[in-house]
Amino acid sequence: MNRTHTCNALTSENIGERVILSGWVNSRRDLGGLIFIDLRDREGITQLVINPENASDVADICRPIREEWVLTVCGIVGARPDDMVNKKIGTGKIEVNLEKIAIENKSQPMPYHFNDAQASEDLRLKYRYIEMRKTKLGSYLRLRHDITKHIRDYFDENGFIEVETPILSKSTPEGARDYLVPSRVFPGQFFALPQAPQQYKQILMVGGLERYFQMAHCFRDEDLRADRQPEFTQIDVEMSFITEEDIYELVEGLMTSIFREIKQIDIDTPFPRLSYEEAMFQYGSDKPDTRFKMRLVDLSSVVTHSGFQVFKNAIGDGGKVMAINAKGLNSIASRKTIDEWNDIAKLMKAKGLTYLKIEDDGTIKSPIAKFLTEEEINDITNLTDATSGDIVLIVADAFLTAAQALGRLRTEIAEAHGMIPDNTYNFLWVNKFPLLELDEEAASFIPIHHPFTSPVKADIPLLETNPGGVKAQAYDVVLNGVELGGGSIRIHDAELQQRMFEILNISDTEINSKFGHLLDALGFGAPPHGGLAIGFDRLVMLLTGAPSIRDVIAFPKTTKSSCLLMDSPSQVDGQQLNELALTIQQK
RNA sequence: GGGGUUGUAGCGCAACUGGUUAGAGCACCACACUGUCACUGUGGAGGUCGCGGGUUCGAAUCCCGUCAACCCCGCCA
Repeated sequence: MNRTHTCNALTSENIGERVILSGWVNSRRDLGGLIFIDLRDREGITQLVINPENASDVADICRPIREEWVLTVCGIVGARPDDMVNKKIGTGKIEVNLEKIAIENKSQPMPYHFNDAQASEDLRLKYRYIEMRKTKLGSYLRLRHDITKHIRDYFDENGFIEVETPILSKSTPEGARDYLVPSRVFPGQFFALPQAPQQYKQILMVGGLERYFQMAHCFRDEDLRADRQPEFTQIDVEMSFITEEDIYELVEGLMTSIFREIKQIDIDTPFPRLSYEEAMFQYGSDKPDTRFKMRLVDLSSVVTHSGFQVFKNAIGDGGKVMAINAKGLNSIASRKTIDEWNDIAKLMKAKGLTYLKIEDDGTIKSPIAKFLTEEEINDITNLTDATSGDIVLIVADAFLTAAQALGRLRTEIAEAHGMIPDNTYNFLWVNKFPLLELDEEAASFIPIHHPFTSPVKADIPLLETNPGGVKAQAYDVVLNGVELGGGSIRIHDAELQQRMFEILNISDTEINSKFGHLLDALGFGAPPHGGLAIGFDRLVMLLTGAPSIRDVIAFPKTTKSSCLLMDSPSQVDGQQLNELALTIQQK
């Protein structure tokens, strides 16, 4: 028997037809005489009725059937009595009176109750096939497919060519830890799985493809988070003969069309832009959530000569006194709550947090009030726009420390107190990043983005005099406080690229062995080019509202990078190790 | 590498201050039931209290270690 309809297809118009359905037993209600079975496939649910008076042989077969058994059934579509219509399902007006039934497969009792949203994630990961059969996961995977298809169409329509780049690649210094694959043919040598197809896509530009994209699988052997998996998918893009503006336009077009198609939401373009410096000053983050205000305020100028030593010293040491105004939260700012906020500030390496409460009657309460003049207090409340019922949180520290502590507090407080509007999607470009940062341990510069990022043209001479002051032609696209993706205009001049490696303190030998191929390629007529990569799993996570990217990946790994379904990683036998010339060191 | 939360029946949970035979619900098994739709009712079975050690007359409960899942810091060009 081959099915004639899905379990969501039948309506009153089919009444009287003989149909064949296949699916899983969603639930079974045996009334002794009458038996009802809800049959489910990926499209929906249809109620089956077995009446022993009409079909006693079918009823006998049905008695032992349990949840999740797999059936193919044949019967006549009938109308339900008016008062028996089930409004919860699309097929609620009809039912199928069974004439024939085939049990395709039995099932063990379910290991957990999937109606139960509380079931532990261990079980959901181990029994991933059950999870995708009955819960949101199945619909998320379908949505993920829809988005993938839409992306491929978008790039195709814009003249892009999808190229697959190797998974067995080469380990290069810098960046994340590599996953390594031993070579059998070259004992003691290794492939690395790509952290990103970065060099390949630049080389595709040298190859004259001009517009490349790929749904690229990437691997990074670093510790996990709710939004980080060891393997993940990027929408990887590279273009020749373009400027930053072309990238902005391309991504804005992609995002608006995805949101229109998938969510029926119109996103405003162009996306607002903030420089890295503005983002840090206003939000204390390089990926600010702009769905709510509570911006950072620099109080340094009004407390430079403060009697409060902590402020004075912080500024004297070249730091800043920064604040946020938690509007209207004075009433909930108990001792305990302020302690929790203080812990968050310390978590972000700040030495501590102080505050200024504006009581309902307008009086100021603050542990540091006695150190401040009336004028200083007035300046603080004016700058932070603080009025009755507000509490101003203040951190004095090195600028970046103070800003990041308040930036973190800002999002924690907003989340905890419902200050973030639902169904709002705030895109943002963050650009003008510094090119390099000083690695204190190694006492040398390391790239903020990656070593192929082009400096802003005007800053190139600064490379020789003040490398830390050079700005990069790099940009991140941020959505609701999540770093969705980022990219840059690349260096396409071999000499400049060589000089960049030298500034990064990479030895000539290493430049040759690790990057010789790239320098070669740049030397054979590399066009100016640039691109970006967008975290596809994160995008789907935000589009579904899922709390973790695990929820939008078919077979995700745990926070220790193991797979509970396959029980990987696992040991291999000695023969395999021998072939690869590997021995295992006991730790 | 570090901090935190959690771990008791197949599942989600309870078990007071360390004290009788670790409980009820869902699922499972059996029986009954012709309009249910998370069917209902009656009965039954089901436990390495994550694992190992310690304290104690006595440990699910206290202590030490360890494992696993999750969240965060570091890390993630």
